Amino acid sequence: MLKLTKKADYGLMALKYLAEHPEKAALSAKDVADAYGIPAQLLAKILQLLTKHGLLRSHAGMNGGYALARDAREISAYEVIHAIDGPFFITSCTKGAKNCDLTPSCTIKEPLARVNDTIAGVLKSISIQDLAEHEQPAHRPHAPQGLVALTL
Amino acid sequence: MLKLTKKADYGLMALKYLAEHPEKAALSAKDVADAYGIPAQLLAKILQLLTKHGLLRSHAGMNGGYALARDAREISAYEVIHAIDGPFFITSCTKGAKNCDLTPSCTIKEPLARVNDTIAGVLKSISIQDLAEHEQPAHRPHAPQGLVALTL
DNA sequence: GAAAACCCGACATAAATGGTCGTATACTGA
DNA sequence: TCAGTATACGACCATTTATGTCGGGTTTTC
Repeated sequence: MLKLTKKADYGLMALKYLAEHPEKAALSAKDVADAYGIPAQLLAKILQLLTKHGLLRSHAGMNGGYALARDAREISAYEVIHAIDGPFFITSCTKGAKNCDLTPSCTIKEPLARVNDTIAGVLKSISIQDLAEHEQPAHRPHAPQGLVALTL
Repeated sequence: MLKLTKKADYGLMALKYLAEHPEKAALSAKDVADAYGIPAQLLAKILQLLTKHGLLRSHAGMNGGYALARDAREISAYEVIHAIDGPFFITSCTKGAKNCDLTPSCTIKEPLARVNDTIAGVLKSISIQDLAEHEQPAHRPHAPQGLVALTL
């Protein structure tokens, strides 16, 4: 159904939350989980994943927790999703692997691979910062920096 | 993981196959299934779904089978996927339903809804015809008719 | 050294997906 | 009119994937 997993959702929400509280040096997994009513242990694992992928910095001990490893503007939704759910492909069989077993099936994949690239491009153009300031008006005033053109 | 289900894949493949054989008045589910090595009964159900949604026309009896209800150019990948997998949303909680239960969660969904629209737009711009003529060179000669511009 | 945190693998449960079976119904042509 | 071909549809099962939990271990601070 082409939807994000809850884990990815949680991850994005957590990063957004961190971006919204820059005054705190670090927030614990529990803090964030409580703020959103997310299962704490599950979120913990997700944050650990994000840490391993270099999107977060962790610190143990009292008053420890997690903080963004980079500026919120420099972390894309794509990175988050990729870190949590792994590489995604819109088609089940993509070149690279030895899928599409015997049958000469999937003559479909080629055009859809471009769709895939497009989606990836869009997600890369969205930063955590964008998520944090979600009250922005529908019309962007200055420049279409996030503009993506695709010809398929 | 943001990927198409096999059913949707099968559906697209089948429509593509039908588009490639306009000389036949109709092809049976079995014909298509055999051509690609897809489980016949499963494909049958998929084609029935597509028929119910008006993308195919079916005909029982000998020499019966399925045929495109419209020109291959007039059927979008979006319609196919939508018919098979139902409406998709990139976020688990989307406005409309009473999701996002109690918690004030998902402040995420608003920006991602635009991603969703983008993806839908791209899929709508791809026709079965496009899939059928997948041997097209990478560079489109005349005009960017399938161009989609998005500013997020 | 106790408390607060992160770290991590194993497990349990739940839901979606993929696929099968059986049967009913519709159409065709000999 | 009957046999064969095909769609239509619902129920069911198997497998995988997603979600969530548990328990023990390590780091850091006070």
